[in-house]
Amino acid sequence: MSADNALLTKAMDVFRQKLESRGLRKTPERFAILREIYSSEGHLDVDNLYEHMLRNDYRVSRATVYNTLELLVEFDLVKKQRFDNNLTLFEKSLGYKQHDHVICTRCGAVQEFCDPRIHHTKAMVAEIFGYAIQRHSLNIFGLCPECRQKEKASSADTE
Amino acid sequence: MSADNALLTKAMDVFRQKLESRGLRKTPERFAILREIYSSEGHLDVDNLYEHMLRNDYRVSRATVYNTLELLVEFDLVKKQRFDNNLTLFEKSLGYKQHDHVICTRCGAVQEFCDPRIHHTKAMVAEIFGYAIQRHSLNIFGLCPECRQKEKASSADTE
DNA sequence: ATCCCTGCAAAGGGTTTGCAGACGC
DNA sequence: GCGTCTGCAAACCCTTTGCAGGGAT
Repeated sequence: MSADNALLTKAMDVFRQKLESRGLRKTPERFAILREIYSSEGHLDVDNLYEHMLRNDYRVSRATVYNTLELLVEFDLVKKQRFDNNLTLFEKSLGYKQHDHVICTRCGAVQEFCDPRIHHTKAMVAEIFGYAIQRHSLNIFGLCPECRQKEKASSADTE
Repeated sequence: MSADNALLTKAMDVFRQKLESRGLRKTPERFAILREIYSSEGHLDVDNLYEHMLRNDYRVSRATVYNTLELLVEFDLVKKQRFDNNLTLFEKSLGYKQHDHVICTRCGAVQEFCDPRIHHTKAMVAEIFGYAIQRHSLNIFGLCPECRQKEKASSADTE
């Protein structure tokens, strides 16, 4: 927990700096949203975030949530992820090394992994197409171990 | 063009078979939508598709377009792609080898590339997490050569 | 005191749904 | 003829926008 608090503190410092350098206001709502994200594990959608805040500590409007998230993504404090399910998810990104996602198409579970090979692919693309690469998004879809079991069980039922 | 027609013919055969095996109806609308997709190059969104069909040959409702696309994706005749820009795109997939996408974040251009390394990554994930991998989606974002030039030019302007 | 930011509620855009009539089987 | 599919329009959901009041600077 203390490590997380340190991370949150650092994130707040960065946020403060970036806001200042852009001449934007340091409002309590903005920091409350940052805190909420850095106190959560894993991925949040806008609704989760909004509800958590309602329950826990702060009342903000959805408009402000959207507005702030946009800033946080721009400042590289939060990553925006769009999987397949029409859902947009956010996760804290400060201090986290780059990673990609494995998603279970049955239960929606999300896990993270890291494969350095992707860098070679990006370098290759940069070379071949002359792109200035900015970032990538790699998602692998499949059935998690638990859901594989369930699939097996239910297909056995129908036989 | 004749190669494309052959592809379309094959796609229609597959579609016919799959529909039959599932006890679904072979309606003219469904085949018209398949034809439209296989007659287009690159990526289409639902609106493009709908407008093309209006102009070219067939009047279908949007509901039917959505309904049919869902089937086509399920039957592996069409691939659904979701990049970052809130847009869902579709492309024909029969006879096309697996490929991924490079997207220009400035002009929206999309190019395709193929890197076998991704298979190793998928195998690794399957092994480590015990997933039964179904598919993946890899998108690389950056500036295309033309937009790199323009960026340079416009930043020179402001100096 | 300024004017940027927030909250609210309404608008927007893409997708889904419910129902009646049409048509593949 | 039966039961599914289509078309239409309304409903939906998430996100954005416009405006007036409030708070950071």
